[in-house]
Amino acid sequence: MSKIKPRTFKGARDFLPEDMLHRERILQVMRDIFKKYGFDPVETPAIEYLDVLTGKYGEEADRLIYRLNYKNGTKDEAALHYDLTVPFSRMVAMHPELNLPFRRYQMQPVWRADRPQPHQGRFREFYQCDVDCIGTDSMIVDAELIAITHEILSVLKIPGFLIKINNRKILNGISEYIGAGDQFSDIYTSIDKLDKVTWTEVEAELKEKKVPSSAIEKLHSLISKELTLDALKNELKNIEIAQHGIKEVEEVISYLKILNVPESHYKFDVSLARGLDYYTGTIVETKLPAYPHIGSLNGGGRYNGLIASFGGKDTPAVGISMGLDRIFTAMQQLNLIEEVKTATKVLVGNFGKETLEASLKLVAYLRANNINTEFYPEDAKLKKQFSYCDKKNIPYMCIIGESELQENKISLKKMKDSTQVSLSLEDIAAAIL
RNA sequence: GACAUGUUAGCUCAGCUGGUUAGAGCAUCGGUUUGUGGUACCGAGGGUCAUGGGUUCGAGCCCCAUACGUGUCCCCA
Repeated sequence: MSKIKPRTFKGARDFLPEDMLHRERILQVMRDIFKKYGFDPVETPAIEYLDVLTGKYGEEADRLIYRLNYKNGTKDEAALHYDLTVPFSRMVAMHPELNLPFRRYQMQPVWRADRPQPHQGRFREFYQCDVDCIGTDSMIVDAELIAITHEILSVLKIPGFLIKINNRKILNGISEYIGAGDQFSDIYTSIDKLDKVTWTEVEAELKEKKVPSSAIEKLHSLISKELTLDALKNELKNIEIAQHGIKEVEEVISYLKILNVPESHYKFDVSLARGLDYYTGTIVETKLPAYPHIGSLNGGGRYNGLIASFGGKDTPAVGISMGLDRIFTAMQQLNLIEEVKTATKVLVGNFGKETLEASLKLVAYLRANNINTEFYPEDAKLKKQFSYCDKKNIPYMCIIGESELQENKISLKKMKDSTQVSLSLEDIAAAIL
């Protein structure tokens, strides 16, 4: 067999323990908070029929769906899921018996045939951690999802995050107001960039897209004022759809105040657009303004029509997706990741046949006391065993050699400061912190 | 998809205007110590200089092509 150069698929990564221990912790923080807010877990297959996925995300994103080269061109054509929202909506449409309102969380890898940019936290295989609630139009849920975002990022000690809030109805209203007609989405993808480029550049791009200059001017007057919600409300007073959207945002913000989400961490932002086609109301996205190159840490919104598109009942829905890989990338770049190599607390040394039984009994005792314990499996030189323990940053090493066996004691060494004590079995668990 | 930039040991890199047998640090393994790690010293293994072609007496270095990587834009988690 010819040798194959080992490599990972572009945009996909291996994770060694020093990364995985942190990733598992982040997942655990999210899981605990999701449950605390009353959400229960579900899972859907990584693979779906292609037609279940297409036509929901918009033309651009549809091209990024990973199609499997299997039964191509037949009705069995399949693809890897692109996100968790669409498969979840499909699942809901298949389960009309669900007791509404239904709250679920879901944490799984998804795949996108994108150009990876690791520095920005962008990969082809990455974890999404979704929380969604279906079956209610109440803005209380939209606010709760923002509260969840705030709580997770606070527990993870991520500084300076900003949750941007907008509403598709406002965007539709603005489009109507400036008379942009069907160029609405072109305009918004340009405006979405405003936090990175200047208005002049956006203006040039809009002209290139052949947006009428009257529309551009009207848009500029809306954007350049750094409009507050109140000002926007006044400006768009004759646009019914915009008034609906503004009222929803006001409602969400009023609940955020009651839920104690600090105002410094969220902001109404009329330039937030988001590309996915299925959003209908609230849209949110969390960024680190001090690190603009890192993509959004989460994103989401209301998608009231999606479930009905699968033939299910017309069911309102709202959700957000936390990006594990974005959060992890941000934490790495913010130096919030302390170096950890193992979860093991104790290494029990191996001194050969005579002491094997006593050593294994110690191992069993430590494990019975919930202390993560590893036994060195070979009768190697002590130097080698110590070196192994040291390199792996295991905090303690236990030794039972001939002398310890005779005295019925155990030597416990704290690796960090080289202190060593002789203890009996019953005292050993308490001595390990 | 657009633009920029890079590819020399497992990793980070040096390698002069083209000139013998391509180097260093870190990492790995072994030794100095057969019951005690980190430090120090000694030693060992590890390279088709991304691939293919061209120029030249001679190419890691110059030229062309290809592949792959990285960064920014677009879009997103």
